[in-house]
Amino acid sequence: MKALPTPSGTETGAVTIYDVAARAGVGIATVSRAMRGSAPVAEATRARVLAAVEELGFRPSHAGTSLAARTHAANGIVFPDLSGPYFAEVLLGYEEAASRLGRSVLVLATHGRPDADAAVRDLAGRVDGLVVLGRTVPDETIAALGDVPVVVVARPVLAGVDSIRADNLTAARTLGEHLAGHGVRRVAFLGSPEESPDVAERWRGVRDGLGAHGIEPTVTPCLFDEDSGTRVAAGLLAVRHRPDALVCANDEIALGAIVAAEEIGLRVGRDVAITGWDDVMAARHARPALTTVRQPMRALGSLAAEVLDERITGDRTTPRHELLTTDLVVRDSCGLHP
Amino acid sequence: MKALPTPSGTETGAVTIYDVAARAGVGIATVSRAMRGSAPVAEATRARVLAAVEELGFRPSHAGTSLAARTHAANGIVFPDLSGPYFAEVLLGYEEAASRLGRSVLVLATHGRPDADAAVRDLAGRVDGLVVLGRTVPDETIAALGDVPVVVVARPVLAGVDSIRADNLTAARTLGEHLAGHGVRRVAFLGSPEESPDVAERWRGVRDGLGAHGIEPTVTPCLFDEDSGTRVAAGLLAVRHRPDALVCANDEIALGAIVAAEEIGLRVGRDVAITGWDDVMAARHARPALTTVRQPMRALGSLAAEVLDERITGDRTTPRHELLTTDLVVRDSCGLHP
DNA sequence: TCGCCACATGAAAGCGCTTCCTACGCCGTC
DNA sequence: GACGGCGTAGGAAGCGCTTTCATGTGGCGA
Repeated sequence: MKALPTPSGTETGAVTIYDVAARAGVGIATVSRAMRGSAPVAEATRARVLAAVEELGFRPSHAGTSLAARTHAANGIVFPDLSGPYFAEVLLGYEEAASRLGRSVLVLATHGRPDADAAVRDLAGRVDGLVVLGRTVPDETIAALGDVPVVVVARPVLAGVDSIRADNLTAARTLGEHLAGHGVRRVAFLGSPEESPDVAERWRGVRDGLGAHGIEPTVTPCLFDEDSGTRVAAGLLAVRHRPDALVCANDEIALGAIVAAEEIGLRVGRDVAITGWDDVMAARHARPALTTVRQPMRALGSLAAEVLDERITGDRTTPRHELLTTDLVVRDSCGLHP
Repeated sequence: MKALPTPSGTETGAVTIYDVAARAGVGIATVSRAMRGSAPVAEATRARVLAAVEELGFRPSHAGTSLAARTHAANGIVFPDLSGPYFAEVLLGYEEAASRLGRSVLVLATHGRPDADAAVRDLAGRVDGLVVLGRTVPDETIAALGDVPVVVVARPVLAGVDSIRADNLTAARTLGEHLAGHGVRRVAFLGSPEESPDVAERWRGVRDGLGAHGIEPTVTPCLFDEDSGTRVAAGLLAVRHRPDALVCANDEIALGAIVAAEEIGLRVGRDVAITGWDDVMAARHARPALTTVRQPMRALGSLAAEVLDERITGDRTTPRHELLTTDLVVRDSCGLHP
């Protein structure tokens, strides 16, 4: 609104490449070349052009550029949801890496909205490539994106599509065996495996790990938030032969479960073991501190950006599949240490 | 890579408005009108066009559209950083509201990078409006954005620019008075007021509230993460006449401070009061639970998107300044309740 | 001294869309 | 029966940029 924007003074709209060309006394092609370095320009001319750019405060219009150059210099990322530390961290890593690679980031949270499909397709139309997390849209939608490079994160491998995942299976097995070592007998898994491929893997791993010790866990569906954790755990713990271990699909559920256990007078880590997944900040501050599994969330995001970039630049044409390691973090909520 | 993308089969690139026009046997102008409803089109023609659109899987190119219509259908949001629950929640609210309003969201984290200025200007060139959080870029940068609508969040009011803030001052005063009621005498504020306008307000409010009871707090600079909180608090608590209350600029610092206090055998809530700000998840799970101030983070984000939209659509031309209320959440870390 | 070549540059053709302006039917009316 | 008006649709001109193609200039070798 102030007079600041256009040093030239009178202009209303933005300054275009024509203004710069006129000012520098050259053609628009030369301005373009001087700025992008796409072809040689005499040193004196380049200096003149850059001076004009500076004086006029010229910023090339992105719409014009992407139309002509058929590129967007932007990446997309699709989340099922944006709440919780997990997604924030992944986004953080992604944004950091993408902007280091000179790309803007467009975020989209499908959040269970019915038109998620259309939203993703729309997004695909304004980026050079995109990352899709977990169960946001069906495989068909991804396949139908056509020639826009896609990297899936925390989702099963899809033919021809790059993927990046954390190794849920191994850590889950280790967790199951660790719990068996604590002498638990009746184990309940809280979470909905069918809601997320990641959770399905965790469930499978835990079952394997416990199964090796003759323990057969049960699964109880549960939304991935604290309140649901409290509610579901309360129901589970209220019965006569209650479980002596609650393996939760994420930390939020586990933290909620701890509340439920304490409410009915159970000592977490003694009367009942409770474990989470993700190692969010609250996990280590809770008392008893939560036994959980740490996954490299930020690395998941930054690696996704890098893998995607290879596709966009065409540096690589064969699919790449990465499996990042996770760590079991043993604290007090799973039982007293020997 | 598969044959899925273009039902027409042979096409390599994307299908354009010309393809649709040819298929429907109309001109491109009619296709545009039929799709956007910008002018009346005979019902039969419209049906024919829409059928062609459907069959060809036509998606208008965003670059073409924004170039011709001089609009981007996208909003930007600039964060100083993306870590921590605060920003994630704000983004969540923003994305939700923006996409409800039919706009994509571009995120940018300046993260102390030296070219933040250029990055913000670049961002401004690809959106219809943007939100700037806290101390990411100087006022001049915002002013120089010219005619791109801007809404600042958690930042002092700027002439002619819409703003949305949480009421730090009132809650901070209340917090100061509450602590005074607990009988504290030596109060240290942990955080760097000069780093963030929000924090400066919190510091001012706390000082006011305590000052009313004859207590003069001191301020100790501190980065806004747990480790810094632990380190700074450890230093503060190690001296002979240690503070009996640590007022922390955010929950991360406070949680870190609790660790430091417990490490040297102090009982938080008895020997030393510790308070935070934000009410993150870990605050209520920590033991003792953290006394803190809850701010409507998600509302901050969604309101920003709405206020921005009013500017973009031109529904409003006078600045709007919103101050959202915050709540003191008293738990155990600030002292035993009478 | 003449001719050729490399280099630097400008003109112009799009990129895919929106929209103004014009043209064409068809209807109702005098 | 001819004319004006309205509803509908097409042509074409941009939007701001990149890039191809053609042109002009100077320098060099012969």
